[in-house]
Amino acid sequence: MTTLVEVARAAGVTAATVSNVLRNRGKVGEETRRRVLAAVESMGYRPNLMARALVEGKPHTMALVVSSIANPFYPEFALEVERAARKLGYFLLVCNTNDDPAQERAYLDAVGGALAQGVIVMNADFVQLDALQDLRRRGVPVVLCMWERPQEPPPLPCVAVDLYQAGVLAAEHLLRLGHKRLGAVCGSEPTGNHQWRLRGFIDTVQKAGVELPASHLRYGHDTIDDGRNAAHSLLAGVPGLTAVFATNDLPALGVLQAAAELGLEVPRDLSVIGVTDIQLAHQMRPALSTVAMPTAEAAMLAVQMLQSEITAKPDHPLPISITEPPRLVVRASTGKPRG
Amino acid sequence: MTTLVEVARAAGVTAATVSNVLRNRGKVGEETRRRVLAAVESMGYRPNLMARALVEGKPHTMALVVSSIANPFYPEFALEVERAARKLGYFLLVCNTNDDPAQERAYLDAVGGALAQGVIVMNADFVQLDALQDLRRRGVPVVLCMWERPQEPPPLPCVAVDLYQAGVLAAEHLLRLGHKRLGAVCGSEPTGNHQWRLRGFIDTVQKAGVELPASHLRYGHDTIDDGRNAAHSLLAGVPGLTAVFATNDLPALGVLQAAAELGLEVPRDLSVIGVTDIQLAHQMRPALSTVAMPTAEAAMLAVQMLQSEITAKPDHPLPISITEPPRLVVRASTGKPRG
DNA sequence: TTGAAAGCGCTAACAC
DNA sequence: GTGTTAGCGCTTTCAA
Repeated sequence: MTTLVEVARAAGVTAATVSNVLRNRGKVGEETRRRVLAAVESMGYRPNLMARALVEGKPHTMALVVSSIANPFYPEFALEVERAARKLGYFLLVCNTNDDPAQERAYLDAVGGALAQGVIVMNADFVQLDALQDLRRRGVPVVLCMWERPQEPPPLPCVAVDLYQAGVLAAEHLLRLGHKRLGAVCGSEPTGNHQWRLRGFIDTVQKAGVELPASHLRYGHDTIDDGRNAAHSLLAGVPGLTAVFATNDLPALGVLQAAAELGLEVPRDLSVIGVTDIQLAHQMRPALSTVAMPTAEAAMLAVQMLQSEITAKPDHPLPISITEPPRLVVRASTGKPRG
Repeated sequence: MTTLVEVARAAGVTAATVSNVLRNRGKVGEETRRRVLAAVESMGYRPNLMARALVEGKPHTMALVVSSIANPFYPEFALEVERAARKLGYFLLVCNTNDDPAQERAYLDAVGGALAQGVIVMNADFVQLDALQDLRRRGVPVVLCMWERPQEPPPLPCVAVDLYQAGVLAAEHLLRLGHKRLGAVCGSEPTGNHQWRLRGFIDTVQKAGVELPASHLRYGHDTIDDGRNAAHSLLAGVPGLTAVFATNDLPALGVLQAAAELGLEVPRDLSVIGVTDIQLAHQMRPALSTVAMPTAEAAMLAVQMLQSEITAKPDHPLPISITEPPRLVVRASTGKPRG
């Protein structure tokens, strides 16, 4: 590997000068500058980022901790974070914990061990807020991203999306279309991650005077399969259902499949709406109506917040950024009820 | 940030001793050891991985360069690489180039600049072998993964999967079921990445005496949408088609959708088979028959190969690993032709 | 405008 | 067993 000193020697100067040339510090003679650049070029020199990080006291690296990439939303979000990080000059270390707390612990230690300058953690069902607070107390910048309830923030810097609103928007859309027999499929436990989306939906529906008893609700995991099973159970248990809200796109796609298996035509016999707007949502047929998350914005805010955390003084107040509200995207899976 | 020296001071020893304790180098008195550990614990010390990397001459980091994560296969593969890397004690830096050569260049420079010890590059349509060879010449370990044609290896260390075989297996499966009117949808240009899969299919079909003129072939991108469009064109242009091979799962899902839109029942009216076995393949309905890639194995081999490249002497012969052959996975989208 | 020197946090020889 | 020393590749005062 070519080092700075070797380049310097080749150019007949000293390491400091080469460094100055490379960082455009000015104060370098034009002639010297040319010689140095030539040497750099011909030797294929690349600065050792680790060494630079060491002396500067910071690696230009952020870490993103995701719990699983089984759900296609995570990679899509990771992509956005990567983009945002690059824009600010950071590299992104992606840490997949596979829903394994030990793995997460190991990653956080490593990151706390200065592999990255800070860490963005995807809010997921099982996030261990305690471990993250510890980390933060030890001086490692941490940002929690995609917190779903801005009104009740976590004890960490966070980027929040008001997903209660997502439930509200979905409900309003279905009610506006004239649906009165509604069901919902929740992609988490009742007290889990998706609870707010569901509450927004329930509150809005009930406020409109439409009944939505517990028997119209199903809970499961955030997967296509669970969505399909829930839909089968729902359609069997609640006669006359005309619309289903799923707290995420994956289960919504499962509902679509269940409908197809039962010979129901969407949206004529059943309207279906999800949340997130993953890529699949518009690629499937019928294309899925959904409430889109401001993914790119959340990613950008998270990266920016992490950057401020990195430079912030200790004991500054806990920051929180709130994204634009989610947005209704009407596609082909929702329509007026029959009759 | 707590450093080694601070810990040493607190424990009343010197940095070397702390280091010895932490690395379990033995030769440390039990009593001292205890004191050191206590200090480490109470001060929340974490070794600075950058410093360690610098002195050891290697970061425990590998980079994975992927061109895009629009295609769900990439994240799934990235996950496997991450797992394999972790198993060998490496962290994984994920570099998404967004199909942008400049971005790729920037990443490769950074990685060549010792952010990572080496780089695994996903074989994609547009991989720039030249740039990679340059990098390798500069001494950066590079492994190309998922090369599709072991018989014609690239000028780089690589992990190859014989995807010609994938085409063969798909063809044999369809022929065995009795199909005689076949079509194919290729997820790349005729000379693109998927050409071998298609050739395997064509060769096998023709060897069996079944005709497969160019009019039964469609080319496009590796997306659901292109698969759907190709299928519409194919089904309109070739009457009596009973089975379609898609060179990837995504276009295969598109074919499934086209069939549904045309009121065709799968597999009664049309059999569909893809390649890869992404997660969606078994989550969709009908579940997709496909030829599964040995993803986890390829990931492991790539990581292992990169590790040997890292420790290999210069000018060693170009290594190539070949995975197990792809495997036929029969699900619900293929069956006997009607009549 | 350029060079010399110190030091980032850590490890590895070697000496004590 | 433990400490001393040197140095990884780089940046950054400070002198020349």
